[in-house]
Amino acid sequence: MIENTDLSVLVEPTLTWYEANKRDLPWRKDKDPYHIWVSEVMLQQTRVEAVIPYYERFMTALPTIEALAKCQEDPLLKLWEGLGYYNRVRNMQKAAQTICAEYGGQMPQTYDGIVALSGIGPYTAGAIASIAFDERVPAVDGNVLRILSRVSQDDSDILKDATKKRMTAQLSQIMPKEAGAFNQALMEIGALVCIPNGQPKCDLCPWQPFCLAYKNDTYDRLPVKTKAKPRRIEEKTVLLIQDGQKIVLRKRPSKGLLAGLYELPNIEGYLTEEEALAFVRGQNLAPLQIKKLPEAKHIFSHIEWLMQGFLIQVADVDSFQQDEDLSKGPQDYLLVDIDKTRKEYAIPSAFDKYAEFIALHRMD
DNA sequence: GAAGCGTGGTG
DNA sequence: TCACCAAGCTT
Repeated sequence: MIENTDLSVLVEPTLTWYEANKRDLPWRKDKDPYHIWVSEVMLQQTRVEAVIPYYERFMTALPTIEALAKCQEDPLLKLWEGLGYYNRVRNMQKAAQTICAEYGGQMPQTYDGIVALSGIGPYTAGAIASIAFDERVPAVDGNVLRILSRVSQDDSDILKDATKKRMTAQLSQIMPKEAGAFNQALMEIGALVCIPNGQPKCDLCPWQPFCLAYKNDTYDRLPVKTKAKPRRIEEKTVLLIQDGQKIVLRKRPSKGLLAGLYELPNIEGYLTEEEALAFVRGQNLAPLQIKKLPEAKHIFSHIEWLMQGFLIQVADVDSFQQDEDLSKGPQDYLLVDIDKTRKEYAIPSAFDKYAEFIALHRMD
């Protein structure tokens, strides 16, 4: 690790480079703290290109903090469907409700006030405070950690809190009055020049004269990150239970993986056809026909689902709805019109392979 | 400090 | 095909 690297020489070249090279992104049209906030939360662990259409749609549907605070959970999750890390949007709504209750609907204007809100940590608070209010605080994300570790050839593990704290402290000392532009410039250099995958574009980099990783050709070993531990594997059997008009969905629990989203009923393990039929009969339904569906795999950050599926036609799926035991059970089942399923319910992409079959195998 | 929490792109 | 990666936060 390199001590006392003087970063102050980087400030002017960085700001100059940013003014000439910054991208024209939807959330850079103004400095409305709500706009900055929503974009920053969406961008957590998520690529810019993926975020753009979600951001546009979200702002159209929920143009103000108050609208976000008052939105029902299902439509809120639908707006977030496919972005992942769904607690982000739940926490954001909680924070919006706090802002309405305690700050008159206006985002608090200091780092300390902002970081106290639900779902907002050191990075996001720094980004909002600096970009919207020009408070002189750093916003240290993965881009910033990468470019700092390279420019100073620092092999500290950037995932460790101690490393983040040290780099945050270094940046605090050189933070110019244009804090918002400077923080965004650091991230923009990381996103466009000092890229994480592949060859960094050192010829375009405003830091090249100062960069130790460039000088010593060590960029490909930096930054240092601890390896993720291997994913656990889970085997599942997914069931498409439907008659001509409706299909059985299930609302996931309010905590844990994919909390609050809707899914196709699924059971741990690989069931035989007989076991799958027994499961369906156990739900007071009369199966008429069963067909094996293709296997599928879905990779989460920490789990891998290996799935097999069955399409099961049942007689009069409405009898299912009338069974009171089902509503008392641990699982929250519901019947959904086939044509509305994917349009109105937030269903995780893990089920995409099977959701494709929902409309294709009607018996009418 | 470590684990839990999604998804899609990339070499 | 697969490991790695992307503007992290919460518990």
